[in-house]
Amino acid sequence: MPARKIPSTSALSDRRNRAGTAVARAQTSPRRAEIVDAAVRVIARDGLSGASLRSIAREIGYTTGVVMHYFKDKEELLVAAAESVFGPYEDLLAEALAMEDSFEGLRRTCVIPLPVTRAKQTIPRLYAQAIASAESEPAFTGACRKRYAAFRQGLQTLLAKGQENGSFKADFDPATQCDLLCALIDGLALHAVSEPARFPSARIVALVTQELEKLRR
Amino acid sequence: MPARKIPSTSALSDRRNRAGTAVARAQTSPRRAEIVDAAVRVIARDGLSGASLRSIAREIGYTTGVVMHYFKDKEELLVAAAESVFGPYEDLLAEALAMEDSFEGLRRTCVIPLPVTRAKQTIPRLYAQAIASAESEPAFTGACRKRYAAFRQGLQTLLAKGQENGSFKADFDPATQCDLLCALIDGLALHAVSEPARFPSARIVALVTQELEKLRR
DNA sequence: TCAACAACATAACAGTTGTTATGTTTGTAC
DNA sequence: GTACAAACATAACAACTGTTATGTTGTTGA
Repeated sequence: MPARKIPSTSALSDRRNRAGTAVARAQTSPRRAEIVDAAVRVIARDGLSGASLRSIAREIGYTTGVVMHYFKDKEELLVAAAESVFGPYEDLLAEALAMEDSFEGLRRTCVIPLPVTRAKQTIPRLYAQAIASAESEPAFTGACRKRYAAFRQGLQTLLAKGQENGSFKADFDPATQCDLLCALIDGLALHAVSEPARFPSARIVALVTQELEKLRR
Repeated sequence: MPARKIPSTSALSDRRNRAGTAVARAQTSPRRAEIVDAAVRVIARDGLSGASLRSIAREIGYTTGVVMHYFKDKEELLVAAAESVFGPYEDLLAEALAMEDSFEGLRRTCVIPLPVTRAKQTIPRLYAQAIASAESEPAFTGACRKRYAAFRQGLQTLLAKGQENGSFKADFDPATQCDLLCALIDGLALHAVSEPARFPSARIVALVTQELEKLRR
């Protein structure tokens, strides 16, 4: 007998979803969030190929019935999982973008995607699944890409702003340098999760910081 | 009535495989190579999740019977596919390592993994599948990693050698710089296959070359 | 000529997958 | 108290997976 959830106000019970055929589940619900968290854990641990509806449900002691109750299909769950991982870091990004010290803002921005803690390994792990499953799970990949594009856009404006206020050297193109930095950060993050022994968090941060120093005036 | 293969000398027909239970198939055979090529194509196009024995066999108009005739299981086929993709570039690597012009050797080495042609997109595509399926297909991932380690090792000795003969600056650590370059190259290669429009081959090469120039004395 | 074997096809197996349909239980509004 | 809907479980579906077993057919070696 699993603990049942109190429907509380049930204010959203009469909403219709975009397709218009089935009732929409509450987009925010403790149980729904629990399922999304379980999906993220399973994907990060076993990869997308190990993330079946049954294994995700088993992760929190439920069955596929619950999952299909809160999500109309697996695609919707995967997209929710991607957004739950990448979403929270948009606040950090906005915070870093608003800093007056351009270099410190740049440094904080570049550290965001790095797996400097065990928990943050989730980011590059999900990202690796996303780029590998572009054909089989386009919605999941699209959700990850969308969030990543925001990061890259922020990085580029940060580089341009730093050049304008004289914090950075003027001998580089912001767009070009942004792509270089993104490639470096992504590559390092992926290497760090596949060879954690060679890339302790202190070293990852040091490597990136060392590269950023070269942009300083 | 499919064209049958002439067994030619059949010199290897009495060899036993490592397990010792079943007869070993000819490790080199036109049909076997055909199957490996088909596997590579399917993996690069549809990802590992789309690469079933049936879809690989269908790629060349055969059935799973042929595949199981030449490979004892799927794992063996995937490893053969990985080696068939990364293996040929070890000659290029050795060639670049033996050059007298250290910078040109470094440049050629760094270009090896880049998807500068449509055919070379296979490399980062396979690589992406490898890092994403470390848990579900460890043998495939291991084969890719092994080849990649050789590339990185070559790059590092190339950097050290260039420093010794005065071609490169002396203000960097070869091991550190090697990891930085590998991360940059991998990141760029992965970005290039997922956003080909933003990364035409000329630009990828320019970006990498630009970074290499900074190491020059 | 004939036995053996390589090179395939075919069929079936047990397991897993996403999805649907159909429960059963529980809390709540009236 | 009773109707109703939310929150689950259960079971079944068709499709797909890797693997095995059993063909069939052609070629070769003696």
